[in-house]
Amino acid sequence: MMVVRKGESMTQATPGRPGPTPPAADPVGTPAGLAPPTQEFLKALGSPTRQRIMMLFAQGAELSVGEVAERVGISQATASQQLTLLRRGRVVTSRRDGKTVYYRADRAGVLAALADLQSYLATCC
Amino acid sequence: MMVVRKGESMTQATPGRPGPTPPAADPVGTPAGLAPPTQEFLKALGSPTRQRIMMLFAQGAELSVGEVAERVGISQATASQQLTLLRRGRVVTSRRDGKTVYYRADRAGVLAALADLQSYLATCC
DNA sequence: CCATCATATTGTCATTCAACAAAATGACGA
DNA sequence: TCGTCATTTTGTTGAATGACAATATGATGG
Repeated sequence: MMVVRKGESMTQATPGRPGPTPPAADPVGTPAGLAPPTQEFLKALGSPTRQRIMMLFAQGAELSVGEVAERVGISQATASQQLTLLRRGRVVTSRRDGKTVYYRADRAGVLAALADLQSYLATCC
Repeated sequence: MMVVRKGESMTQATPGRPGPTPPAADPVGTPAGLAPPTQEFLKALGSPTRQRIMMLFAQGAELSVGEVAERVGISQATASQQLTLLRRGRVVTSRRDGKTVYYRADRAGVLAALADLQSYLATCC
């Protein structure tokens, strides 16, 4: 429930209005939003299943699609799909060894996404 | 029929074996996963519409639900819902002034979520 | 070339989500 | 108290998502 703060009174709000409808020109270095790869990153990590998958990759572990499927308790097809999403979000990378495809955490991709995310948050917050 | 897991003896697969299904006790400070508030944080920022909303709160700007709706180009009801999701993700806070509810970025919440996220990523990557 | 194994893709279904309109809640002011 | 305004909540609908089974692709060994 919302605390009904009453003593505030006066409609004189609208404090730091940075400008009504700032559609103005775009100064150099204005992110304007999140880079698409970072959006994919957020979506990738936003799913509990994919978060669980990521926990398997601790300590640089490298796992095949089948192993991920078994440990997480999902079908092989689902694991492949979710790993594809994680790869699109630059959270994992894949490596092929014969018929087997091994996935592991993509440290560089994660760091890049985090950097972009922090930059975005520094702008909007 | 399920795939019955057989290529166990393969060479470099199955790395350090960090423990198949670690059901064990939870040592102090082991994240084991993402905290629920941080999951909400990721989901909150995973939506393009909500990302656009957040851009309105740059420089500590404080906006009413109606203003957010107008600037983003969504109905007032939708704005209220999306702002609720952002609040659940600790990305914004709300303040009531008379009939109007003002939202602004929740710096502390964002920093906390970022810290937890980094801790999680440090574990799984 | 053919068979087999691991992965990827396709098709389907149930669930969730984003958006809106309409109605309910809550807060002033007359 | 009553009416009005801003917000929230409540349906409802179409799109996106998550999961699976079934099939297709690709690589390796015979």
